[in-house]
Amino acid sequence: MTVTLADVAARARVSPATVSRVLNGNYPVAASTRERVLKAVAELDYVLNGPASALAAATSDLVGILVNDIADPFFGIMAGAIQSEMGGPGGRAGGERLAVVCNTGGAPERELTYLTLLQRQRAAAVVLTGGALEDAAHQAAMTAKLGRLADAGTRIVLCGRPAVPETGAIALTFDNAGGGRELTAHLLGLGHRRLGYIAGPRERTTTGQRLEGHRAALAAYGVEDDPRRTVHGRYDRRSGYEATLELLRRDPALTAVVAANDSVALGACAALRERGLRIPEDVSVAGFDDLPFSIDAVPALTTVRLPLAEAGARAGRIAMGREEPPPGGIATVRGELMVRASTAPPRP
Amino acid sequence: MTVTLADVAARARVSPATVSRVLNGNYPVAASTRERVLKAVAELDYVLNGPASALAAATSDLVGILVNDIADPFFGIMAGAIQSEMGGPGGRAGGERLAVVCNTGGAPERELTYLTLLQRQRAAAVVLTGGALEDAAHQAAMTAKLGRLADAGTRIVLCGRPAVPETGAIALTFDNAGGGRELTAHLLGLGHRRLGYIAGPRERTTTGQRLEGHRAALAAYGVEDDPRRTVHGRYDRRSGYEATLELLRRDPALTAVVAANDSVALGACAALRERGLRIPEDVSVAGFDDLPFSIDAVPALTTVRLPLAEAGARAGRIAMGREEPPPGGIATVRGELMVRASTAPPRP
DNA sequence: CTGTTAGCGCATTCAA
DNA sequence: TTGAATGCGCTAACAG
Repeated sequence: MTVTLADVAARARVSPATVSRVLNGNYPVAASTRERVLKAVAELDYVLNGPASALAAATSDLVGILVNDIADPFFGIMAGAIQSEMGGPGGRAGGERLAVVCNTGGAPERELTYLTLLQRQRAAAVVLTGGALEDAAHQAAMTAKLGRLADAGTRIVLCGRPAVPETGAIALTFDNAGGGRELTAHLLGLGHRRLGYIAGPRERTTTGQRLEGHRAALAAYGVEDDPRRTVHGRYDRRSGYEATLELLRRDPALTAVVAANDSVALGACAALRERGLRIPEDVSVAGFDDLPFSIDAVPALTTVRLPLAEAGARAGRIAMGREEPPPGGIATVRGELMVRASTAPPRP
Repeated sequence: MTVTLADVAARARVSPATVSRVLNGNYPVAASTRERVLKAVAELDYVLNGPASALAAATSDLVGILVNDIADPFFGIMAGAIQSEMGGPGGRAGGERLAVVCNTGGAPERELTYLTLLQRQRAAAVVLTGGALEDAAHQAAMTAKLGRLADAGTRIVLCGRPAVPETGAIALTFDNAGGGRELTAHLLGLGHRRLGYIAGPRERTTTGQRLEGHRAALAAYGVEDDPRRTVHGRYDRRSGYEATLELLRRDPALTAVVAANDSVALGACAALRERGLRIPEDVSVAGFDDLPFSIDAVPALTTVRLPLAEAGARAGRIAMGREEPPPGGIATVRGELMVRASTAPPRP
């Protein structure tokens, strides 16, 4: 039925072993023989059987990329960058690796399920992106699972995600706290004292880190951190919309809103506008991440740019074994404050 | 070294075959036996070897999802919806399928490479999303490749992509032409006669279809289709920005801009604003797709909503064999005109 | 309901 | 540089 390596061998009048060697290219083969084999491959339209190959070699060409939300460009940009590094040398069977993106939807059990599925496929590497879950039980399960994957020879890289000790995983972590601090310091420097903060979901590490930076800045300026000025939500615009209404209810004289990310900031803008408040004349708004649409917001959004594409590309190269991991296995990626039109001094 | 099925069998004191049956669940096994096996699996921390399993069964749990640009929510939303349907019954080995997203970046050779990789993995199904390439040679190559995949038992589903005859592929196509027609008709109905059109890349089918709808509307209203009023670009905001400047250069008295999609429309808005033109008082702007950020544009964007999530979910179910394909293997998914604040009658 | 027996298609020894 | 032989870990008949 389907063409096998043996068929190719017969046609090229060599042994199956020789065909295998030609295809994998990691063994000396006479040029004339190679040509004959390649010709037979083309004529027969032969495609290597991945499972059989992986079984015999005890490794595969699969590389998994785990993302929390594939519909969010934050993850899409990173995933695209990671995937773009997957070609080139490093893989078996022609150097092409199958980089696959797995959407966990932020659900802990799906995260573990995908890791099991990738372990089952004997993935060559796994890249986990974005914030992790704070839950201790889940973190323990993840640590165990990652440890087993690593033991089985799968390379583990974390991109924009906190390091997981004792697993040998390489971590490129984002300096969320530093970015958050700078952002809030920028607003405080403009003279704002009544800042609302829209945090992400409590259970994500990213949320805590950004909030921590915000609080550090408040402390540095000697501004009291009123817990009523912080609202938790999800990382989407709807959440920003609702949270902003709630913040305004608690303090109608708010002069600035700091959002967990850019989508949330957009929702905040919508809510403020609906309440007849101008941005930034009445209320300043700041986001985080600097996704492509942020510059098109009206007014353009002040935010913290994270080098998502660069970090993703680096993670991809490390996963492919084409770049040395950072010393100690951990590198911190800093964000950059982008001051644009959505923030200004408060009204006197 | 690694735990195998035989180890589990030994520990549970049953035959390997029985373990396999328990794990795959598609065969009657006594409850007590099943329990014993499951216990052994847990104790040994056993994970099925995917390649071996796929080799023996001649099919795998892999489902491929091809997207043109993973950083674009247009694709992210569809991919997420497709993937969300992958759990549940239908798969082997516990019903979980590994749905993997492959980012082609719109490059023809990467599209074919990924299909080969998926063919190599003996993927159970492949879903191709978004516009195809107009290039005849590439289409022929794709048809051949898809035909071979189908022959090998891989189910092929096209989502938001034109049907490919003679491959047995199921197609859920978007009515881009109809949406484009409605959109332009809406502007013409408001009284606009000097419309600029920012088309996508020439080589994508989506581009041609939307443009066709635009022209049909012009014809229906007896408005001349001046080719100088159409500019081609990419599907991103930058392209919309540049194209708009070009359109204004060609006709400074333009009263409306129709964009290939929402991102392009955002870029158009930025350019218009920079030129001191108000939206919609001076110039109306319309987009396409209705991505989540479109409603947050200022003013909110008039656009054509495509039911991306619904179509993706349906494609996913069909790929899983959990929903009947549409009669004839082809279904057309219509868009819905969303009239918002970015369009208004032209100034007298 | 369960055990036995063969391969699935390939990579990799070991010889030649 | 090439061929022959072996086994990777599992599933699917076929018996019992």
